Amino acid sequence: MAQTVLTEAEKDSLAVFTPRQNAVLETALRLLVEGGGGALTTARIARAANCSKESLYKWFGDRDGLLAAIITYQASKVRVPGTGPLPETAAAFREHLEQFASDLLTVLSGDVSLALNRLAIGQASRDDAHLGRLVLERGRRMIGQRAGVLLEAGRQRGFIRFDSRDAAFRTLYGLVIRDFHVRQLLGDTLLPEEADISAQAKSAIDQFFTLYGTGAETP
Amino acid sequence: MAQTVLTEAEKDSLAVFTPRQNAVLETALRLLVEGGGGALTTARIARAANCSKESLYKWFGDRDGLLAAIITYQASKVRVPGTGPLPETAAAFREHLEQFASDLLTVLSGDVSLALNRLAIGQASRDDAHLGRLVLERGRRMIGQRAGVLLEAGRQRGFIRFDSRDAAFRTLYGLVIRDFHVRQLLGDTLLPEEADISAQAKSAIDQFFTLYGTGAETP
DNA sequence: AAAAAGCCGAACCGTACGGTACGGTACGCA
DNA sequence: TGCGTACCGTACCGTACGGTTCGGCTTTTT
Repeated sequence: MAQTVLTEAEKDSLAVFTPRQNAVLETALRLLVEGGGGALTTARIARAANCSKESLYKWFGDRDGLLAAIITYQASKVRVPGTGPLPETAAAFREHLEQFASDLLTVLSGDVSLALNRLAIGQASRDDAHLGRLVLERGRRMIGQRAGVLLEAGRQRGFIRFDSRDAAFRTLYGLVIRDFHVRQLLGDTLLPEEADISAQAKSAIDQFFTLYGTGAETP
Repeated sequence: MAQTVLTEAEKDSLAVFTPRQNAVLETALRLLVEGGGGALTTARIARAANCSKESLYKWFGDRDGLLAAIITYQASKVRVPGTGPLPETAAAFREHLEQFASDLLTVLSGDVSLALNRLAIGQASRDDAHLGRLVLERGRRMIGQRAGVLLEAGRQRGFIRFDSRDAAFRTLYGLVIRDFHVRQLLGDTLLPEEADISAQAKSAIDQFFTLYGTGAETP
């Protein structure tokens, strides 16, 4: 048997479930988005995915295992975008930050993200918040990773200045997201101005540079 | 029958439910905090509150009405603190803002707030997000009201400058809360530095003044 | 005092869910 | 050809929940 070398990301995205199981999880995800957490019963999943409940329990153990598998599957689908060449100019760095903010707003307001977060939050009081920790771990990894690399690159090139990268990231997150996420989780409808994600991103990055800029970023 | 004059706030806080109903709702709130949304069944509430299910349905209609009543009851308990005399000096204004930020962090990380938000978010996909809108309306009113008065006072006295009071408030909210709220909703444990609420509040207000200050607030 | 109303505790009903068991079928393999 | 394995579809079971009904007790009203 040939031993192939896989990165961790590839192991995560390919080797966790069989294709058939992935198809079932995809169907479950669609059910979740369409009907909310209440629609995610084992019988409905089995019917919609053309599989048997027996197989569900054989593959995923119990309902909690199935929910965890759904989260893991969704995380394996999302690739971190735009981690390509790091910006070398101030303008490019600002552009990267705006793109990051825009991507973050887009992802968090997506149907799938909202449905999964609602599911995990709704069950956070049971199970020692098992699903919640899973969402945080899987969702935060790519966000924090990409933001960390970006912020560090900006600092080393003198575009921004900060003491704690973690604190700088949390400020960036707050400026970008504000109460956007929680309000959408609660089902609120957005203001017209909030629907313009790129404008929101640009405004937030402007404020971020006011707080953390060195002056080298405004020509 | 003597006609007494009540303010809207007094009507909200006193005249909505009878004392007996308030006691039942208080018990339901305790059950919710202790056991999460799943523990909030009609049978359990009736048993814990020493009342009958028949009374629950007579008073609140159905389960959704009961949940809505719990949210309304909790909102009626929370009084807006510190809306007393408006600050006349820059130092007092900064102090007021820090107190507001500290109160906001304290309230949002409280057991009751987290439990109610989890409940509303978990059901946001059903009922046209009825509970979610109720939480937003009842919870946002006092926060936005207090912050709006404070920001407007600061602007009129020249301590801060902004075009849109709404945008300024959302920025303030983002700087103070960051991902604090969502992470706690998901069951995350806070970092040691995040547990120091007053330090978090002070740091956030410093950043807020950097963005919106006029220079008149730093002597 | 009698009637009415409000309420409690418990029993009850229909439904829906999580989880299991069973018969039947397609496929890989010796 | 026969056997094992994996799977599907369905039926089934126990439980729990939302909601209703009923008998009996207490308080209020007339």
